[in-house]
Amino acid sequence: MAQRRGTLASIAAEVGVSRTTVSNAYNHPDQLSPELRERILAAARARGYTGPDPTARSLRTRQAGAVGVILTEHLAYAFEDQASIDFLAGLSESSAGAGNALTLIPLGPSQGSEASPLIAAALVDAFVVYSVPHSGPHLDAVLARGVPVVVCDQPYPAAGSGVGESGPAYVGIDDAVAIAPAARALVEAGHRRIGIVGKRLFSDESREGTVTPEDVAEADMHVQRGRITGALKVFAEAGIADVPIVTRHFNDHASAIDAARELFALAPDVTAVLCTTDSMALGVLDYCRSVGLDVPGDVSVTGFDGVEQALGRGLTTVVQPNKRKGEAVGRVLTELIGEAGEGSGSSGDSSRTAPRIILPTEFSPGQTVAPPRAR
Amino acid sequence: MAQRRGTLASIAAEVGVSRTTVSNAYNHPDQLSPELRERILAAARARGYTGPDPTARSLRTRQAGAVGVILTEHLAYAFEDQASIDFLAGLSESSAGAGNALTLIPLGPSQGSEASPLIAAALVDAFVVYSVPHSGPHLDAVLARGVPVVVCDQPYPAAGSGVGESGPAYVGIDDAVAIAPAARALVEAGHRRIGIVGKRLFSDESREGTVTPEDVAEADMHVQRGRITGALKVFAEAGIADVPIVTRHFNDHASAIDAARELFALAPDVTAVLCTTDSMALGVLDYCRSVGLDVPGDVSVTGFDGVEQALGRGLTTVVQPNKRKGEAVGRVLTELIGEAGEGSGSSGDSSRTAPRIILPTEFSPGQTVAPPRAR
DNA sequence: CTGTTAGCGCCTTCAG
DNA sequence: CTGAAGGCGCTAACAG
Repeated sequence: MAQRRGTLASIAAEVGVSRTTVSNAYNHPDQLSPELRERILAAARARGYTGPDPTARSLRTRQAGAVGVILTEHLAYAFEDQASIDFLAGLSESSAGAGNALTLIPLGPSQGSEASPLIAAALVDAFVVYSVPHSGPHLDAVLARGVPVVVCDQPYPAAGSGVGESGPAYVGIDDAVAIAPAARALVEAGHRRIGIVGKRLFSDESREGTVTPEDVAEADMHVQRGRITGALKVFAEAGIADVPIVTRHFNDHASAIDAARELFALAPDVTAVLCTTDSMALGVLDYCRSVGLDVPGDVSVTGFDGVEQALGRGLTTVVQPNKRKGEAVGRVLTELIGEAGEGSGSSGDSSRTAPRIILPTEFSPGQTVAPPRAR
Repeated sequence: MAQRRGTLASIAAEVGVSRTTVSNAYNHPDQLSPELRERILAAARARGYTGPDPTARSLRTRQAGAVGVILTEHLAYAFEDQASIDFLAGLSESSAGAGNALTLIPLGPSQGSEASPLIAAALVDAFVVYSVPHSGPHLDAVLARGVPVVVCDQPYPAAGSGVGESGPAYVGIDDAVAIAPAARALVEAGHRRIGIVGKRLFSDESREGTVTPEDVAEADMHVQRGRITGALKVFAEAGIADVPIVTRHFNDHASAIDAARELFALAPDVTAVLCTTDSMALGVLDYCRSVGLDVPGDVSVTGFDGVEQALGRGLTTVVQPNKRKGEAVGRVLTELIGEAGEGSGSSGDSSRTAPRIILPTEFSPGQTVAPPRAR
């Protein structure tokens, strides 16, 4: 803070009234005569006093008027990813409606297992945790704050995430169910030899490249794990086993092309590639083009996410409602804040079962799946 | 806040030490024996105490660890505009480096001349005002907070914006200079009959459509005004007067097409259209195609901003450094916060001249400008 | 290493 | 419509 002249008390002394009256001049204008109010405001102006200190008020009223948002290791990355941008748009809309600001909390360059000190220091009434890798130090730090928390996407609810009674509230999609239509499209088109290309399954650097179903079962990146297990389940039900799975740490174009190369080297006979993200799928598309494979003539490809570019290229994919996720999170948040605000010590248990909101997704048929043909 | 068990004092009593010691256990671990510290932390854990209350600490230390960001009327809009997204990416990066969170402050649905109460209530150490229309109630409310302020893009510095000594710090580009290469490209290609299509010049609903140079001179949307005056200056120096100017309130595709239609109806003989934004230019391009005008064969078109799509389509335009603006704002901010933090009452004048940072822009020649030919 | 002493600036009963 | 009093929970000296 800068050079604020005076305080409520000093203005009160100046004008010759009590602190309460000055406070009322700002917060309850109907509690004093207009003329006295004007006299007070004038004195304040003269002294350079610009109204009650927000921090002191916040200490007294026990609310900050803001919700904290935990995004990625590198905050700037969140602004390069269309999904998180859409999420933020939805969240900002619904929290603005409730009169809350949005405090974006940078996690700093992932210093091992230490939670960011900014989490403990954030002046907020609640937290949103958006797609944070495993239940690591950050989530614990958030939970330790003792304010309402809503987790979006990741980590999944059940997985030993909560420290408290029933864990934090959750908003997300059912990845395993959501990806099924894409997997089914492949199966129904007649493919029997299918490969999977995905983003990393483990938050640490380990196990990049070809992974086994056992690896998948142990993965701590729940979203990716859910998508792959969902697809494998569909394949298994169709009697398709032995599905090669290739992953890459980053979800970018170059990684995707590289992963595609690895997959086709590993299993040259695959006639279809199911990808766990659209970015990966777009890379696979480009790899196929570069080696002269026609899509969907020679190879079928599916994605996941529903990013604009993928839809534009006619990718067969699953569209997920990122903006609506943000809106849903905002709604849950304001509800939770409301509860926490009032019920400070009335009847018994303050925390009912935390809400779990699973949003629907939509399969987009596209034009990148067709029956296999011999090559 | 929720059900936090206990306070520093209660833990201190529990363990049988002073509050300071407990405080030190959290904030200055090197100030007490590891074993005592562990004893304190254990007691805290048992009681469900999760560390010092951030608000109380903030009141005491007089810092919030966050900077407020004022974006648009409708916060969600900021996440649909690539320029502001890039700006936020840059800003988040540099403020994260300084250990500050970013508090995005929604302005609510522009309720006339009332400043958002969230501005007065925000728990922040400084403010960023990003491209806010005229010097309206919001900027005044921000300035009234008495904390460091950095304005980006708009409102322009000189224009009676500041209430204080030398006004707030400023980061932006010189729009009039920046657009000159685009205007010059048109002139040098031989065009004599040029129209301008731009986004709105007035923050209120007034004067949409065809505007006069007098209107331009009075406009309170400084950025747009700067671009148009810069272009007009180049044209005037080339002896080109009587330049038709058409504006639209919104910067979207439909508005641009509509504006193009109006321009060509008004001045069917124009051989070139200078646009003040890429979005407008893209719309003009599409309008031309729809009526069978070849670009740049029949009509030359220029834009401004350097959005990806425009660059992709080969538009002749000016690229401005949005992300770098954010980084620059962040740097100025941390500097300002530092100064405000220490110098609370030493030598004379606390505020030197506020920094003014004007970033360079880059002309992108593209392929949408060519010599005119008779139609 | 530990404790004592002073507030940071405000809001909210509760009486008048 | 106004005033008095009691903390909200913490930290920053400074002395032991």
